[in-house]
Amino acid sequence: MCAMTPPLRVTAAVATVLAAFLEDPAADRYGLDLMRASGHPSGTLYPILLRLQNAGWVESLWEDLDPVAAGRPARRYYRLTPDGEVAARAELTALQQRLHRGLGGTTSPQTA
Amino acid sequence: MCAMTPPLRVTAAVATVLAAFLEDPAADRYGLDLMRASGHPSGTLYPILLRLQNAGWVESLWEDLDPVAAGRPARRYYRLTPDGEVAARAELTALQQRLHRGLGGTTSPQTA
DNA sequence: ACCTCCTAGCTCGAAATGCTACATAGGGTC
DNA sequence: GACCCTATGTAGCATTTCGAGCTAGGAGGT
Repeated sequence: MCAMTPPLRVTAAVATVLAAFLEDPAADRYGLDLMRASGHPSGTLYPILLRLQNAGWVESLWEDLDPVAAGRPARRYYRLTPDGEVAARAELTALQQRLHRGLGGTTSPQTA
Repeated sequence: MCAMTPPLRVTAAVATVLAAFLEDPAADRYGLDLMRASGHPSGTLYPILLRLQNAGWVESLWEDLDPVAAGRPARRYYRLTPDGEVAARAELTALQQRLHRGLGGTTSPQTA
């Protein structure tokens, strides 16, 4: 197995895409769907999806659909690989904990 | 004044620096200290501190110290401004909630 | 005397990342 | 034909990241 973790930088943008995937790891997602869920424009999202695929975290397959009959273009579905799901969860948890330290306990001068 | 929110991109790296500041908003932090707390190398951290200062989120002052007597160079202390503290907390909370959606419920395998 | 390591701050340049605008292509509406 | 909708993706520029280096003084080794 040797789940290699290639030099993939989990930046804020990448993290939100991973978070969208993890909302429902079993579900197939497609580009427009992920654009709405993550809030990124296509020019940000698609390069991220490419990197995610190169890293082996995500795999993709084309929808088997007749565009004429369906009245819309075929979608390309993206899905987390098993490795990708584990890695994504680990990275997001780590990032969140790093942020949590700042928002944790110590402070209080807020209404909450 | 009117706390303007200038085009400062709160990336993952910036967020971890802000989190380091918010760990103890009253404390003065210096470069090496923040490098260790945030995990970023100097070439990442100092440009971020510059941007944070330009945005008015952070202010800095030189330690008044005689380097010869103290046996170490003087430090430059950085501190969140009141505006910066509010903005930092808001941005970090927003980012965290965006990530939280993906990790909802499922996570638990942490020792802490 | 020289070399190396430590604290402390900061700059430089290449590469990675992000984002606006655009391109493609079919269907529906006016 | 002109325009919007779904749907995927590219091009080029600006910003961000990070390894490497630089300055400078003190401590300690050989």
